[in-house]
Amino acid sequence: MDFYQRAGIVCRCIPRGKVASYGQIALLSGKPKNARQVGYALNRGKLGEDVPAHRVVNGRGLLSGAAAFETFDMQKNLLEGEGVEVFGTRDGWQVDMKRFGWRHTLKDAEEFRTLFRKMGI
DNA sequence: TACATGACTCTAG
DNA sequence: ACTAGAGCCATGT
Repeated sequence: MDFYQRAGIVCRCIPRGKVASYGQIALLSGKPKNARQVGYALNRGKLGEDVPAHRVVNGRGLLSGAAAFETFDMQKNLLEGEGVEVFGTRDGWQVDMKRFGWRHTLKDAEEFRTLFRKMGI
């Protein structure tokens, strides 16, 4: 399914020092309801080797259970390494989406659509 | 074909 | 602000 191909491209556009949610990636990839599939794809490495998987978190800013990364605090370390503050909560490691969430513009969304159309995916 | 699973999200109370 | 519960959909068995 080329949804994964599109999702891979979107993920690679998340700026260093910012994070995006699964739903946001799904939206920009043209399938707003496929947030779960984005998680599935990242977990299985279906989006490619070079995708910054650590920059994808859930809508509330919670890091994944870390189960998919090599070590428990891998995702946290990678994020802190690029300046993202991570704090602990009852539910796990979390980032403040207000401060570190990637705010894509309508224009960004439009550019993705035209790019995908041009690529035929 | 049928049913369970899950790096999710939205809504109602 | 918080929490269940429902909705969601590609995959795997």
